[in-house]
Amino acid sequence: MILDHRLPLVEERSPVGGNPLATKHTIPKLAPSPRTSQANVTQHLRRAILAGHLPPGTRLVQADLADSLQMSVTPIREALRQLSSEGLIDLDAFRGAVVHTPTLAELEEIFEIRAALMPLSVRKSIGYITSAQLQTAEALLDQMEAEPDQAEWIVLNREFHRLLYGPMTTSHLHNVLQRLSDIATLYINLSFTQHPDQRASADAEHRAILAAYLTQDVDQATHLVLTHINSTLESARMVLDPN
Amino acid sequence: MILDHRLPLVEERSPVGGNPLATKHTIPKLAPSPRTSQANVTQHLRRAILAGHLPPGTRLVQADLADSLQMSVTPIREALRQLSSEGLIDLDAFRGAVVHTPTLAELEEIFEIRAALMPLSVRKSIGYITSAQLQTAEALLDQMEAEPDQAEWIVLNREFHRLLYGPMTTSHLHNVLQRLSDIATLYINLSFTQHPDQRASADAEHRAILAAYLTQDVDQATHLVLTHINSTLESARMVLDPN
DNA sequence: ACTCAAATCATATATGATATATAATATGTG
DNA sequence: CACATATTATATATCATATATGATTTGAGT
Repeated sequence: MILDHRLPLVEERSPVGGNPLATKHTIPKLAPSPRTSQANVTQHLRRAILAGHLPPGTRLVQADLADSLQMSVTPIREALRQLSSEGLIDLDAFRGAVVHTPTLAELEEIFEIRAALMPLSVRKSIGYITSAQLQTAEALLDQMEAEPDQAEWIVLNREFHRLLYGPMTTSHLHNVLQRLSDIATLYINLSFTQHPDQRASADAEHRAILAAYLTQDVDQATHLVLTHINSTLESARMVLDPN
Repeated sequence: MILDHRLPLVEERSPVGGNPLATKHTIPKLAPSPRTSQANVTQHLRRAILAGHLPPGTRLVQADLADSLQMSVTPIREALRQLSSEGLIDLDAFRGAVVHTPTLAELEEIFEIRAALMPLSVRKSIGYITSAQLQTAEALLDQMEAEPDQAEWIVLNREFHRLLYGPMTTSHLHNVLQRLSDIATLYINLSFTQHPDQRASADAEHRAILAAYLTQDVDQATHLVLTHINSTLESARMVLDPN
């Protein structure tokens, strides 16, 4: 059995529990929860992979997944296709799916791309983020610092960064950055396990970034985000290429 | 019937006919042609969409596709999932697939991202491109200028730009740029149909870019690529928002 | 007889086809 | 507007086929 977790696959709407201030005046975001099995499996597997429950190299056998998730292989296959397109798994014809193992060269390229896009991202988001979103982000940081479980921390971390992408839920820039960040996350688990102190530095960097967003200081925010990214890459280098 | 084209879906290995110089001393690249129906359909549909044979808004009905392509819906569905992930089609649950129609705002964002990544791309590719590849690229330009069919020109254009991405066949940077470029191509067809003179300017810009690559002038190449991208966006603005 | 490579075979798994059922959406009709 | 109908996607189940992988056997050369 690959996954211990039982159904339901459909999870809570908002990983943060929602912002009370926001929900007072707006409709509660209208169920972003997937309505198809395929979407459920995709989300479920993506989270399991990012959280480290399915570490790189894990084989994902269609029949086994269908068995543990109590459904037919059809939605499983389509979920795997989707995750493959996101770069989280490697899908070889007639050989099956394996959770992707990023190489150091790959990580370096990903961080180069992210670094090139970050100034754009900060510039396009910092002026449009609502104070409600920033409050949610701050609550997330509180939650993260108190979170004992590393897997859960990673989920919250993803949500924090997603918030900083701004109010545009659908944006190619956001999409690209999210995907690249997700692939990098494949490795973060390993890194954090070997160097637990990294989490504390990340927490501190998040605070600083949030502060820059609050004052809408684009240059400062950009600079902090870049160093944040860079420190992650540096720790990756230390683990993967300890010379 | 959606597609006039009959099988075989499996197409020629190299769209350019290969480089005789390269094949003399190396193994002929070992069949990159897809071996599964799903991969065949994906490639087939992607080309049909990019070439403009399936213009934006076209509905892609699974049963019809299965019928015209002489296969079951299973590989069709997975191909659609893949293309949806690439942003070429919109896939709504229980509603089906439609060839994506990019908005002007979307195109502007895509070109912003491409512009941000182009310096990186040029820098990482210009020093590593082989002279054989550049010769192939030049042959492509000859072919493009002589090509009467716009759809075919677009295929060749894609191949030309792919060549300039360098020898790294698998690279996240290349992948991201290719995807964004493909989405933009959805619109290029329309633009070219309304303003046929654009093709000539594009041809000229391609020549200049290639020249800069030949002399390995990074700054010049970057500058030319950016203006090339920008002229495409400008024409998009003229067609979509003719004020 | 021994070693190593090639061929063979069995198994696991993905891929593809088909049939059927259900659910959601779109469309037409009253 | 309500309702029935048609269309289509989604999901399940079952099966046949194709491919990859590993174990086993075979066989040639030493």
